[in-house]
Amino acid sequence: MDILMKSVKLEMNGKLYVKDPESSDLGKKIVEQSILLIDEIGFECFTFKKLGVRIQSNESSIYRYFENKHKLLLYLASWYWGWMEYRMVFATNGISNPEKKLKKAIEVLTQNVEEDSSFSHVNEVVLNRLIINEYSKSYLVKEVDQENKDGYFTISKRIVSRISKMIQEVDGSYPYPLSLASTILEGTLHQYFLAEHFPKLTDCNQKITPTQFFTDLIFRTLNLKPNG
Amino acid sequence: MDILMKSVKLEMNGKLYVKDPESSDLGKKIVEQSILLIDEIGFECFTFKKLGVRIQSNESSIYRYFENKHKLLLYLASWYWGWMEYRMVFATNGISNPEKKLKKAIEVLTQNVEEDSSFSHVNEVVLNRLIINEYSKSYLVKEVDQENKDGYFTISKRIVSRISKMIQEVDGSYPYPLSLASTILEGTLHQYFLAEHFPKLTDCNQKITPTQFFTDLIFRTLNLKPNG
DNA sequence: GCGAATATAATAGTATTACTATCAACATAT
DNA sequence: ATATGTTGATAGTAATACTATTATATTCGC
Repeated sequence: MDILMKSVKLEMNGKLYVKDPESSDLGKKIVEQSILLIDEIGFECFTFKKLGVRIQSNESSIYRYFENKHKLLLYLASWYWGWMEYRMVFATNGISNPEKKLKKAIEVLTQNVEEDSSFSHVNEVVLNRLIINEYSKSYLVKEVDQENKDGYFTISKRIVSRISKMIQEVDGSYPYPLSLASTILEGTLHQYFLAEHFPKLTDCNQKITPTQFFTDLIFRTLNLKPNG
Repeated sequence: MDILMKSVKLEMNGKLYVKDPESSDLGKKIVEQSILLIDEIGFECFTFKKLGVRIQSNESSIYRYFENKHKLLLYLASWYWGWMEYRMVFATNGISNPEKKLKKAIEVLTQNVEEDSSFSHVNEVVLNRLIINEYSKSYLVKEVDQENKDGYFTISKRIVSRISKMIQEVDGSYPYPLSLASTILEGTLHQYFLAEHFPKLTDCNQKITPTQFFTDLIFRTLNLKPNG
C-alpha cells in the first residue's frame, strides 16, 4: 500500500461517535484495541469493561467516545468500507476499458486482505476478519431503517452503486446490476467465512479464491471473455 | 401445501433442545410464540422472561426446553431448513430433466413464503421473515466449529449439497458448484432483506423477484436457455 | 382410587451487562 | 491564576441470563 495512504484520513459520519476517536490518543487506542479484542472473543462477548481493562483505561471513558458497542461496530464497518472504497477507486481510476475496470474493481473487493498496510492505527487484516464475522450483525437489527436514514451505511451503499454502474457500462442490457453487485459484496464475506468454517459448502480454499469464483461468475453472467 | 404435511414430523437434532418441544403443549407453545415474539421485537431484545409473560408460563419452565435463546434460534433455523428441504425434494422428485429439476429447486428455495401452510403449530410466513433477519446470527459466533461438529447445521448443508449436485448434473464442467449453491441460499435471504430495507441496493421489488434474479443468474452462468 | 412419578409454577438468588452520574486529578490554553 | 477540557475512579441502577429450591398440579401404573 502506498505511503500516501498514511496521511489520508477517512471521513466518517459524525453521528457514529460521541467524540471523534481520531481526535485523541485514547480514542485511537479504543479503535485499535477494540478491533483486536472483538476479533479475539467475538462481538457477543465483547464489552466496554473488558476493553477498558485491556487498554488500561476506564469503562466510562470509552462511553465518552461511543454510545454502545453497536455504534462502535457501525463505526468500524464504516471505516472498513471507506478504506475499501478508497482502494477500489484508486485502483480503477484511469482504466478506460469498462471490462478491465470492472474486473479490477471485483479483484480489489473480493481479494483476501493479507498485509497490514499500517494505514493509521488500524490493522486491516484483523479488521477484514472482523467484518467477515460480524458485519451482518451491524444491519440485521430492528433499528436498521432509522440507522439507514441516519446515513450509517452510506459508504457500503456507494460501493454497491459503483459496481452496479460498472456492470451497466459493460452490459447495459443486463437487468439486475444492483442485485449482482450486492450479491458480490455480501457473498464475498460469506465465501471467506465458509472457507474457514464450512469447507464443504464452498469451492474456495487455498487454491481457489473468492476472486476467481466471482470474476468467473461476472464473466459468464455478462457474457465476457476471461481475458477481457 | 398438501394436507399430508400436517402429519409429517420433521426430525431434529436432539442436542438442540433439553426436552423435545414437540413432546408437550407447553413445548409447542414455546416454539410457536417464540417465532412471533422474535419477529416482533428482534432477537437481541428477545428474552425467555418476555416469552414467559407472553405465553403465561414461567421463565424457568422455558429453560427446561432450551438451554438459551441461541439454541432456540438454532432449533428454529433447523426447523426452517428441514421444512425447506422437504418442500424442495417433494417438488423436484420425479423430474428427470436436469435443467428443469434445477430450475424447480431454485424456484422453491428462492420463492417468497406467502401463506402459512399450517404445517403444525409453526407459522412459516413469519418464520421465513425471522430467518431472513436472524439466520446469520446463528452461525456467526465463536462457537461455530464446535456447533458444526455437533451437527446443528446438517440440514442447510444438505440443501447446498443437493443444489450443487443438480448444478453438476446440468453442467459437469462448471468449476464452482458449491460456491454457486451456497451463494444462492445465502444470497436469497440477503436480497429479501435488501428489498425490504435497502431498495437502492437491489433490483428485487414487487415486480422483480429473487427467483427471477437467481434463475437468470444460473441460466447465464451454466449457459442454458431460459425455457430449459 | 391411591401413591409415585413427572411437569409446571412460583419465588429467590447470583453474576454479569449495559449503562448513568458524580467527583477528583491533571493538563492546557488564555 | 483561572477557566476549560480530558481522563480516571467509584458508585449505583435496571435488566439479563441464568441456577436452585420448593410447592402445586397432572398423569400413570396398579
